[in-house]
Amino acid sequence: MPATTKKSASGKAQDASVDLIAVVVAVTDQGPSVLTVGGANALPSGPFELGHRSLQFGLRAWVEHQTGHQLGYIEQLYTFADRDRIGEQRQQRVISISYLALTRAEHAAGPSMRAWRSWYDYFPWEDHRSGAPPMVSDILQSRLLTWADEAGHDPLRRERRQRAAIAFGFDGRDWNEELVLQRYELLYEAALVEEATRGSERSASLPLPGATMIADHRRILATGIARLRSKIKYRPVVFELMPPVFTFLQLQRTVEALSGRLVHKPNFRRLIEQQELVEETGETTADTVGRPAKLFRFRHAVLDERVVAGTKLPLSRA
Amino acid sequence: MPATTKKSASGKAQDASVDLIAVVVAVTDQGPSVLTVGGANALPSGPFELGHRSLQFGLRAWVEHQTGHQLGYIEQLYTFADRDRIGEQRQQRVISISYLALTRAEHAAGPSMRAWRSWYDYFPWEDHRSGAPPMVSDILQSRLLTWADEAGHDPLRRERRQRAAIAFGFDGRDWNEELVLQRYELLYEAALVEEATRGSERSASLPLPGATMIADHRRILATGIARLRSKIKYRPVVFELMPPVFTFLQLQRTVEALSGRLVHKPNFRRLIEQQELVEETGETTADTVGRPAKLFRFRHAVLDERVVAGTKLPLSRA
DNA sequence: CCAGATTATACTCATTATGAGAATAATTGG
DNA sequence: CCAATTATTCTCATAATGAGTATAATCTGG
Repeated sequence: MPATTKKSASGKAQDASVDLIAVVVAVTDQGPSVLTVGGANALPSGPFELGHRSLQFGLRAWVEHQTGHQLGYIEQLYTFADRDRIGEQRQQRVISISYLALTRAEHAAGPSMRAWRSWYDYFPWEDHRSGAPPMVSDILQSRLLTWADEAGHDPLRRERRQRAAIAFGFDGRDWNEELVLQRYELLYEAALVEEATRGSERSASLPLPGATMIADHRRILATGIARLRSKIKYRPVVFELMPPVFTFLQLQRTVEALSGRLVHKPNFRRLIEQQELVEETGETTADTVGRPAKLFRFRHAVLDERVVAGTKLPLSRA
Repeated sequence: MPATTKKSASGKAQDASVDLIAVVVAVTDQGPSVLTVGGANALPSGPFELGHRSLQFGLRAWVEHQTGHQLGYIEQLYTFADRDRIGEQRQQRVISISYLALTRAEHAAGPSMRAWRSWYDYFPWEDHRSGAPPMVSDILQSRLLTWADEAGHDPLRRERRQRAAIAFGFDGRDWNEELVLQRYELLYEAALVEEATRGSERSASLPLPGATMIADHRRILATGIARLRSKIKYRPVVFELMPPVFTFLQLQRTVEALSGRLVHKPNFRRLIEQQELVEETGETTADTVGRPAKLFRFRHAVLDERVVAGTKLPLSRA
């Protein structure tokens, strides 16, 4: 066998248990939602087992088992090694492999425990669809400033302030919706989220608004949201979240729900149209009020025809 | 403990061994290079061990141990589970976690075995700096057509042709330098690379030009190249590969080496300048011929100031 | 059946980004 | 000084983007 598998003289090669964790996203009337278990404080997950044909199959099996939900689109997010578990007999590594899954929030006939929760329940500062949420300037800004000042003097203090300003758009900077993870990490570092002080005796400041999760699940969720917010811009993945037939406005609302920002309606239309991502069904909505909207479906064929982009998010000012 | 860690009734939770694999990239006079071991047919790798503080540390340790090379910038690429190994007593899973690392190809005082190899040795069809390589239209196109025709009739045959055309830019389509992995996978599927027929008794067609690697290392390399080609466009990672001080042309050549395409010199300059990614050192080159070029260094400060893009690759024709 | 109200869809316009090429500048080697 | 060579600066046409306005097709209440 090649050099690849040889063991170093000094090291002890140690087997690890492998955990699969899923960020399952759908967009419902409650907004952008994530599939949770255990009283909405955990993501579906479970160990990778011998019976699983592959990582993806293992993940699908666990999600279905725990939530009754079948997954469609899946992509890998990140792999990390937890710190060694303490309190167990043998030192044992745990490798966690996380995935992002996109689906529609229907057919729910499974076990209990599962629930769709808006991801803004966990990250209330991430929803800028009606402008920056008050809590950003009312709470976060001052708390982060305090944290920066704790750094004493200037090399570090300035740096902390700047990081906060970039991440949260302070001092007249633009809000960048993709920095979900950086923002969470900043709040974690500043001990403004509950999980940051969990294991230690470090004093937790008064908790920030926003639901928490077990272990590092909220961090994984942040990773998933960040990935999705980035990905919708260069790959047509939104359609994984749409029903087979939809109006432009519905599509737009979905993009807005995900990105947490509003987009400019005519420009959004132009963008989708000029890429020929959708085609008319011929039908129109028989809704309540206003001019009826044409119905469209995703042109799956584009995926075969060429390398396609998503939507560049033509943004609006508040 | 939460639902996360409970085991299913039926499954056998099975520990796995974890392998770390590195795609270490530098740009030398030989062009874009990858660090190899074992006679240039393997990537540096080794098991994740108890002594390793984290996945990244484990990776660094292995690369240093096998090649004497210290790593700087690292990012995770992908995690996959090998098929169960056959011929071993117990069924054992192997999880491989691959990383992309960027460095400069200097200080090499380490063990033997290591070597920098141009990545175009492994993927000769990927270098389009002097236009499409002859082998693309001379060899690949006809072989891929043959493979498409093997599919018999039309639903599948058409699809194969189209995939090949998109990936390799046949029929007057544009070459997309980011599709490294898709191209490799297509060639693998068509059994045009040696490793595709390794385990089976399936007849290998005459091998394509291009060096091979053990196991799936060439595939991992393709993943790394693809990631890097994509990433230089939206994050200023090229500078990880540059010496502390450099000219615009050197920077340009590096970008070209990585992307496998030529860029338009004045526009490239404009792009870098307007983003203020570099600053003059005040010095100029004392080279041989022509007007001396100003020397620049990367403005590390930009990373703190704002979210920065890379370079959008202002392309040239041929 | 008409006047708002309401939503959908189509245009227009200014500004910026991008791709391409030409022009000018500073060297070296005769 | 001239030709060759590389660096650097400009110009220009075209495309992409952000923003706003105008028109179209409905419904509701009078």
